[in-house]
This record gives sequence, C-alpha cells and structure tokens, in this order.
Amino acid sequence: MRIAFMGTPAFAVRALREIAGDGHDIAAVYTRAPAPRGRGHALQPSPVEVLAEELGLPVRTPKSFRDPAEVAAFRALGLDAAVVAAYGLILPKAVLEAPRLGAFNLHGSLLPRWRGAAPIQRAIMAGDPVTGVQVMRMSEGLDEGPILLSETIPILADDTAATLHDRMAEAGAELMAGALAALSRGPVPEHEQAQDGVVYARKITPAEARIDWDRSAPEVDRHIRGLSPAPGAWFEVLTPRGPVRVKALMSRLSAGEGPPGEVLDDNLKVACGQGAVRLLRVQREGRGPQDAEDFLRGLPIAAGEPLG
RNA sequence: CGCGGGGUGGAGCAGCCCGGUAGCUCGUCAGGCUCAUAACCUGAAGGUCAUAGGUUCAAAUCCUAUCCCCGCAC
Repeated sequence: MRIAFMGTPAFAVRALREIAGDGHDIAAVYTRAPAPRGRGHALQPSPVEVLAEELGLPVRTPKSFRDPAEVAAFRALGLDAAVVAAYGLILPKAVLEAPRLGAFNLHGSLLPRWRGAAPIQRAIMAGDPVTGVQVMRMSEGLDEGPILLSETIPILADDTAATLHDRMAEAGAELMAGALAALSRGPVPEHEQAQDGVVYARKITPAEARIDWDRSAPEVDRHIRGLSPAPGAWFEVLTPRGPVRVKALMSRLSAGEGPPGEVLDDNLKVACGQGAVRLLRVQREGRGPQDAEDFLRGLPIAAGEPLG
C-alpha cells in the first residue's frame, strides 16, 4: 500500500521500521520539525526523522496543517492510508479524509481510557493492572475514533514508563503492521469506543514530578515508576553544600512506618503517608543514574534524616 | 551563543577557593581470626588526576582551548 507515516517520538520509531520492512510504499514521513530545544538550544531532529533519513525516506516537517498548501501537498501524495503514531500535530478533517482508506492511529492504551498525550505514564501512576495498544480510525475528536485492532498488555510491579513503553512500542508496531496487512486485503471491522470509562491522560507537568511523601507508599511507588526515567520523580536531600535534587528512577514497596519523608534505614527506605518505599535506583543532578548502593557511597544518608 | 553541575586506581566520592608526599567508602588479590560468614583483623596490587597548551622552582589544584557525561529551562 502507498502510505504516509506521521510520528515523532521513540514510540513511533518501531512502527515505522516495521512498516518500512513490510515493503509498503512509504510516500512520505511526516514528523515534528527540529526545534531549538535541549541543552544549549541545539537543533535536534526527532527520533522518527533520524530513522527516516537512515531508511532514505522523504521527510516532511510542516509547522501545521492550517496552511491549505500543506493539505494540498498531502492530498497530492495519492495515498491508500495514513499511519499516525504520536505525531504531535492536529490533523484537520481534510487531511484525515485524503487517503483512500483513511487515517489510522496507533494509541498506547485501551480506549476510551487514557485518551491523550501521556497514556503510558498515566496508566502506571493510576495503578492499572493492564493497558494495551490499539489501532483506531482517526476522527476529529481527540482519540475518539472506532477501534480496529486491540491488544492488551499487563503492567508489571516493576515496570517503569521506559520498560512498558518499549514493550508497547514493539507490540504496537506489530499491531499496526497487521492492521495494514488486513486493510490491504479488504475492509476491517471497526468498533465504536464505549461511552463509559472515558479518562484523559493529561500531559505530565514539571510541577507534579516532585515526590509527595505524604501520599501512600503504593502511590509514591507508582509515581516514581510512572515518571521514570523522564521527567523523573524527584526529591531533595539537604547537604552541607545545600540542597541536592535527586531523581528516583526505581523503587519497590517496603515494610515500615514513620513520619512521611523520613529515611528509615541506611539503605534508602523512605516512610510515606502510609507504608514505605525503598529507592533502588536514583540520579542526582549533574550525575548519571546509579544504584542506591553507589549513590549512598558518594552521599551517605543515615536513618532518621528527612527527605524533601 | 539559555542557566548550571560533573569527568581523580575496577565502582562511588573527597581534595581544587588558600598550588608543595594521591585521601575516603567499597571492590579485587593474599594472609589471619572464626563452627561459619556478605562479619572482623593485617597486608598488597591497581591512578598519564578527561585531552592539549600556558603560568610557576613546583599544577589534580591557577589561566586558555577542546572532547565527553548529566540536571534545569525550552
């Protein structure tokens, strides 16, 4: 089939690779334009753009589709289908309807739960036992279209946003490849999303990344794993040189009670509003990620000290 | 030219401001103690202090440039 791939972050990379490997005619890869971001405000191409270049696929990086010329250029591709995975731009009706079969989105949740920007992180933070990947037909609303294919994925007790992301990206890539294969043979049944259970996965904000030790241990643990490694749940340690910001990258529930935020032993067990968590892997500002053991060698924190 | 932290034996850090014998917590190896041990004791090996210049009698430490890693903001 002749398709356009539209995606930006790492989540979309596997899907592009899978689809390109299936021998589809990829007329164009749309991705967010490199913007001055990151340290030093350097221009950095998106992960999808990097792969597209590697595969020798034509890349397009429009700022938006408000410009009729962009819509016309898209229509001129003469597509069978558009594949969208975390693209990051609003697609107007004219774009969604341009391809012969329509536009299909790869989404990282079991809709209608977790519509929106951060479904993977939100699912972990909420303590969902399962999530999934789905291929849906795009409509004008936010992740409201009917579902073609769905696959559930369990969330494990030691999953982080990173590990779950990787499994979902892989499963999603195969699911989308399967959807395209099915579509090339004929119509695929679609099921409207349920009316009940609509939940929005709002974007993660910097403010909510800070750990609130007053919350229960399970909540703190999920908060840590759901935001790991980026943006990273963090807390502060007071040192003679001043407060040091430390990210918690991995944690585990642990037995214990105490004033929220107080360290209960010499191995980073921290009391929460209810119960306690043990921090297994952390990263202090300016340094790389390290196991709790190594971290403590450089910055010992004794039982009884409070964390901020 | 967005702001900032860091690169010191295998790991994690201190030392840098106020130049002058390479330190600490571990790990490794050898020996000892012990019923035994991830415990304890003794000893040993292991470092061009990121790189290149400069200042100086003398540079991990001061100056200049470069490379690499990371936090914030975006």
